[in-house]
Parts: sequence; structure tokens; C-alpha cells
Amino acid sequence: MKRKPKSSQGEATKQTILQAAVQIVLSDGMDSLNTNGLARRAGVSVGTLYQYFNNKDEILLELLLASMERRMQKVKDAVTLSMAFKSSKEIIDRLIDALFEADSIESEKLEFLLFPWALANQPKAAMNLVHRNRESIHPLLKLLLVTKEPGLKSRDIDAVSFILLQAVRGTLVGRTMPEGKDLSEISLKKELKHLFFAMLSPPK
Amino acid sequence: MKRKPKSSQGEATKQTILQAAVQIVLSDGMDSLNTNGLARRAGVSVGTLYQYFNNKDEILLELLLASMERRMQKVKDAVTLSMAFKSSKEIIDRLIDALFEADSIESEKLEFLLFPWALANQPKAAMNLVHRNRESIHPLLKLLLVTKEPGLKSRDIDAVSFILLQAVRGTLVGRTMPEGKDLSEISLKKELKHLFFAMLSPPK
Amino acid sequence: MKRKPKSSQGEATKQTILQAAVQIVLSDGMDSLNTNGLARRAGVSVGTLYQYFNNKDEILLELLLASMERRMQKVKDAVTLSMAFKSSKEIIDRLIDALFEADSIESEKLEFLLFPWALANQPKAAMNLVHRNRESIHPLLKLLLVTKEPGLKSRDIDAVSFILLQAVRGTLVGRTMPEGKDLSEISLKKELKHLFFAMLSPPK
Amino acid sequence: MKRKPKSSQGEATKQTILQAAVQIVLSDGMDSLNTNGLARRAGVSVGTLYQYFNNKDEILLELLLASMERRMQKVKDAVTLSMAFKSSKEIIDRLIDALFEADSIESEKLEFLLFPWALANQPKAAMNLVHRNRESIHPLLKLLLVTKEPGLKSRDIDAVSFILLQAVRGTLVGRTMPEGKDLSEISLKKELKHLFFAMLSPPK
DNA sequence: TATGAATGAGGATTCATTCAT
DNA sequence: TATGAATGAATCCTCATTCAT
Repeated sequence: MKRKPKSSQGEATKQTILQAAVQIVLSDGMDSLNTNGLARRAGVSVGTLYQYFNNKDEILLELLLASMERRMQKVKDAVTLSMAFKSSKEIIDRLIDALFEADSIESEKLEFLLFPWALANQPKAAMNLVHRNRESIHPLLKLLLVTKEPGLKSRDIDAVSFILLQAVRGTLVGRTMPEGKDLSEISLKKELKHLFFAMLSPPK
Repeated sequence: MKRKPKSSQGEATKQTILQAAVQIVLSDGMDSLNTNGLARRAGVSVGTLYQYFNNKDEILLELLLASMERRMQKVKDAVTLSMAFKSSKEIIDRLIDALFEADSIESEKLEFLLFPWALANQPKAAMNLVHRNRESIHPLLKLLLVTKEPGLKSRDIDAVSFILLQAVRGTLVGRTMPEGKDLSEISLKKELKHLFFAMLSPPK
Repeated sequence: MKRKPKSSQGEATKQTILQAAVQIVLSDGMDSLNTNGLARRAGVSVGTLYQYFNNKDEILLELLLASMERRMQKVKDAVTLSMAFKSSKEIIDRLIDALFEADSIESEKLEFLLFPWALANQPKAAMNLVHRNRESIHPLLKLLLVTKEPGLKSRDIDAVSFILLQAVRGTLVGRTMPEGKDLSEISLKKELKHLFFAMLSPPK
Repeated sequence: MKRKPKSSQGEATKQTILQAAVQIVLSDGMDSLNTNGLARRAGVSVGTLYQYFNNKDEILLELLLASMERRMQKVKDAVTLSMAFKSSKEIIDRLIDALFEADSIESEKLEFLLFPWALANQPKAAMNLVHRNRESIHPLLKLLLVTKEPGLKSRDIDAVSFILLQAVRGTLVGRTMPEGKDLSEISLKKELKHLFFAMLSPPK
């Protein structure tokens, strides 16, 4: 580990670099992220990059980590805060609303673009990230499903929460791409909420 | 267009190359697909690659196209063949079953790995592919929803079919990755079918 | 030597190839002359190229040789035919006129484009060609200068004929290029003839 | 492992590269100029080449430009400096002497070797170079002809200056090649000067 | 003789990383 | 700490030549 940005100045530089990286990946794809271009975009020299990161992979990994962390925290907050007192309906409303906020969508797209890379180049780290993801989000969903809708006990809660998550994530990412450009955000949110409820009802 | 499929031998060579490319992309990621390695894996020389494709991008594009085509055809068949006589339930059963067949899953994973690349490097072609996708699969879903469940008329059918598609695709891809490895295929299929039915019922 | 085009059919094919090569070199430069493109342009297969020539260099060499031969023969004829009876003026008129004919100009341009290549890649052959050139054209010029204008004896006839030749060749080639496009052919011919006469008169 | 500190050093590196390129082109022809060989000859790495030039073509173009510039400046100086006070004879003496200096000859040869390439690969730039050439050298020649020898008014001054230029350039280049090796430089200069005077005298 | 698919060495260019300043 | 010139392995692609049909 090379990084020790104890000074606030150093930490700021590091964030500048990460921000520049996000912009490049989101607008041009991660194959366009090269160290020379990143340094230029961030307004620093290549050398400086290596003051804060040991190599390029570390930058991407930190990007992925921070993005996931941000999104997870947001979901966690939305669910846990309301868990105690609210009905399933209200909890789900908050959950979907949280996921549709601008930075959540940006995070989803970033993960969508970076995950194939992580899988191939940093499989260990990718595993870890995925684990953290499951360990923080799936339990929430499962908790929601179990505590609020006890009738689901006979179902495979893991499968249900997995599918719901994939549906939401796919929808969020798809919306940012050509294929989803002309879909109404209001409809999507409404239907996703409907989908959650629908899954809670017992199968015929 | 460089291709000259004069002899059936030539066409065979081309397929060998594409198969090798699929293997490499699926096992090592598309950043590991380089022309020298591909030629070696396919058992031909680099030069031969360029006898059948103008450049590396064309190979990837053809991979993506063929994969999408295969999957789309499979779904189309499953749905249309049963459309006339069957109930929603049976049609959905066939649809999900078709999507869970081995080569469908392979196709989904390939698309998942290649799409970010296509978006950045071949945006025009990516657009086209997405269009073809929508124009063949979404209509089927919409037809299913409208003809079999007329009660849905008041809903945003585009949004519903989009979400369902994302749910299925995300589930299929997720299953092939570490995060989905321990999920039961049987449960996933059952829950996906349940999800389809659930979406057909009117919201409360 | 691989070539044995004893059949007239074979000789025709060979000429087709050479003609195609001339066209490519004149229109796109000799870096654009590759064996695959040449075969396509000539309407034969690559293999056929190697039936008539041992390698690419031989093709270029034969091109250069034939071109030079053609131009030299033309000049020789113009000069020798009139040498016996005509005045210097008439001989020079014929010489310049011959050099300005369309295929002479094409030959000059071809030589201009090919000579740098020959010098570097086939120095032995280039030497030979140059020798043949000197041995056939310079003697003519010298003969003309000496027999018709005996007053020049004290001058360096080699230098004079060399300079005259360079002037004509440079003018012919320059005319086919952007830099000479807007010059009047009539003026150029008139001035070249004047130049020849002027060189015959003794220096002040 | 070399480290280069300052920007004046950077300019030096650039000149080193260009010098190496000149040497290679002059000794082995421009087909022998490849980036790996050039880097080796210049004592730098391939990467360094691309720190100073965007691509190989830019190197060749800069070579051509610099060469032409150098030669043009030399001629300009020789003519303009003496224009005011000297006779035609003296001006021409200086002009020819200037053109026969070692680096002028090197420039001519370089242009002779590079021009066919430029014509085919950088036609726009080639045009530009030629224009600059005409706009700086031809006017000088024309000025000389018109101001010093008013009797030429009835002639096509463009044609005259064009031919003279071609004669000189052809002679300079030809001298560096096998075909001109055994000619006396003294004779050539004398005869070229004679040629200039001869062209100034009115035609019979 | 003619064909054209296959070959693979060679060449242009990129880019992550280093290190002297 | 910051800089950015320099490095060179890695990668895409071309094309002269061969040879089985």
C-alpha cells in the first residue's frame, strides 16, 4: 500500500483523480481510461497518480469499491430507517426511490461497465465486492420479505431477493442506455414497485 | 466486407475462429482476446484471421450479432409456437425454459461481457443490435401480455416488458458468476415464472 | 528465371499484369502496389503473378526496364533518322517533340517514381539501367553536339549532355505534378528548344 | 535507461531523431526507414519517437519541410544579397555556387527521395510545400530575369524559370547517383552558368 | 497453368510504469 | 511531493510468398 494521504490536500488530489476517472469511464468506456489521459483530465502529472495508487488496477478497484459502498449505504439507510414502523408498501417505495436517485444510477452504470473487467483481472477482489454486496443488501431484502410478509416462508427467499435485485439493477442500467432512453421513469418506478408487491403474494 | 465464403472449408475456418473467440471471452474476459492468442487458440495464423474479418472489432461484432440472433430466435420460437393455443401460464413456462437452456445462458453472458465494449467502440452497431432486440423480443412479450391478459391494457406495457426482460437477463447472467453460483436453478425458474404471472395481475 | 511465356496467351497475361502495375504506380504511388491488389486489378490470381515473375521486385524491374527501353528507342529513332541530313535545329525539334509525346511523359513519371526504389533495393540492376541509358542516349546527344556544332569541342560534352538531359527530364516530370500543372506546354517546348540551341553557342 | 530533464533537451532529442532519419533515408532509401530502426539509430526508444511526433508520416513531412526551407533560404540569400548591385553574371554565379554547397545537394537528394512518397501519402502537404517553393524561388528567378535582362519580356518567364530550376535540381541530384558520379563538378557548374546566360539571350 | 487460402515475419503505434530532477 | 520525458513489451494489422487443389 503506497497511499497515505494524511494531509487533506493529498486526500483532495486523490478524490480529484477518482472523479476524473469516473467521468472518463462513464462517457467513453473503460477502455478509454489510460493513465496519461486520466492525469491530464485530473490536472495532475502521471507521476502523481502513482503517489496515490500503486497501479492502474488499484484506481479501478477503488472506483468500484467506492461506488458500491455509496449505493449500498443509500439502500441500507432507506430500508433500515423505515423498517421498524412502516408497512411493506412504504418500505418498498423508499427502497425504489432511493435506487432511482441520480448517483445510484451513476453507480449502477459504473459497476456495469467495470464488473466484467474486475471479474477477469481482479477476481479475488471482485469476489469480495460481491460478497459485501450480498451481505449487506440481500439480508435487507430477506429481512423485509420475512418480517413483513411471513407468508413467503415456504419460498426460496434467496432466489426471490436475487431476482428482485437483478430486475432493479438491470432496469436502472438499461435506462441509461440507448435501449431504455424512451421509457418513462414514472412508469418504471411504478411497475418495479408493483413487481415487488407481486413477488410477495403467494403463487397461485 | 472481406469475407469470401467460397468454399465450405473457408466457412468452417471462420466458425472455428468465432468459436475460439467465444471460449476466450467467456473464460478470460474480452481484454484477453488478442489477435495472436486468438489465432493460436483457433489453430490458424494471424493472417488467416484477416482473411475472414477486416479487423478485430468485426470479429467481436459478429460474435455479438450471432449470439443475440441465436437467443432471439430461440425465444421467438418458444413463444410463437405456443401462442395460438396455450394459456399464459404455458407460454411463460416455455419462454423461461427456453431462456434457461445452456446456450441461451452462454449467449447472455457473452452479451453481458461484450456490450460495454460495443457501446464505447461500435455505438452505431450497438444501437442496431439493441433495436433488433427490441423489435423481436419486446413485441412478443407485449403480444403475450396484451392478447392473453387484456386486463393489463391500462398499464405501461413497454415498461412491464422491459423490466421483465431485465429481470430474466440479470438472473441468467448473475447465475454464471460467483455471486449466483449457489442459487438453485429450480427455484430461480419457479420464481421467475411466478414473477411473470404476478406482473400480469392488476396492481392493488 | 521462372518465366517462359512461349504461348501468346501467356505473354498476353504478362502484359496485362504489367499494365495493371503501371496504372497502380502512376495513380497511387508505388507504395500502393502490393501483389494482392495487383492481381485483383489485373484480373488474375496471386498465384498467376508468380507464374510469370519470381517475385515482386522482378515486376518492378521489368516495368522500369520496359519503360526506359521504350523512351530510349523513341529518342534514338527521332535523332538517328534525321541525323544524316538535317540541321541541328531540325534534329532538336524532333528530339523534343518525341520526348513530349504522351507515352514518353508517362515513362518519365514512372521512372521518377520507381528510381528511388531501384536505387535502394536493386542497386545492381539500377546501375545497369542507368548504364544502358547513358550508352544509348548520351552518345546520341554527344554525337549531335559534336558533329553538328564542332565549335563545342573545347567544352565538356559529357557535362553539357548530362545537364540537357536533366533539364528535359525534370521538365517532363514536373509538368505531370501539381507544381507544373499550369505551365503552357507550347512555351515549355519552345524554351527547351531554345535552351538546346543556346547551349550550342560558345560561352562569352 | 536515460532520463531527459529540460525542454531544451527535448528539442535536442527531436533534432537527433530527425538527423538519424536523414541519414537512414540518404543511405538506405526511405523504405528502410522504420520506426524501430530509426529509434535505434537515434539512440532512443520507440516510445520517445512518439513523444515528439504523432506518427511516422509527421517525421517524414518535417524532414521534407526543413530540407526545403533550408535550401530555399540559402538561394534566397544568395540572390537577394547581390541583386541590388551586381550584374546578372555575378548573381548567377552566386546562385549556382550556393546550390552546389554540400547541404544544398543533400537537401535536393532528400527531396528527390521523399517527394514521390509525399505525393502519394500526404498530397495536401505536398501541394503546400510545392507552393511555398514556387512562391519563394520562382519569383526570385523571375525578378532576376526581368530586372536584369529586360529583353526577355516577350518570353514566357514562368516556363524559363521552371526549366532552369529543373535543370539545376536534376543535375544536383543526378550527381549524387551512379549515373553522375564521374562528371566533373567544375564542368557542371561552368555549364550550368553558361546555360543560365544562354537562356537570357534572345532566341534566334 | 491457374487458383486463392494460409502463412508469419515485420512494422506502426499504444500505454502502464519508472525515475532523475 | 510533484513532474513528465523516456522506456519497451504488447498489440493490431499488412503483405510477399507458398502450395495443395
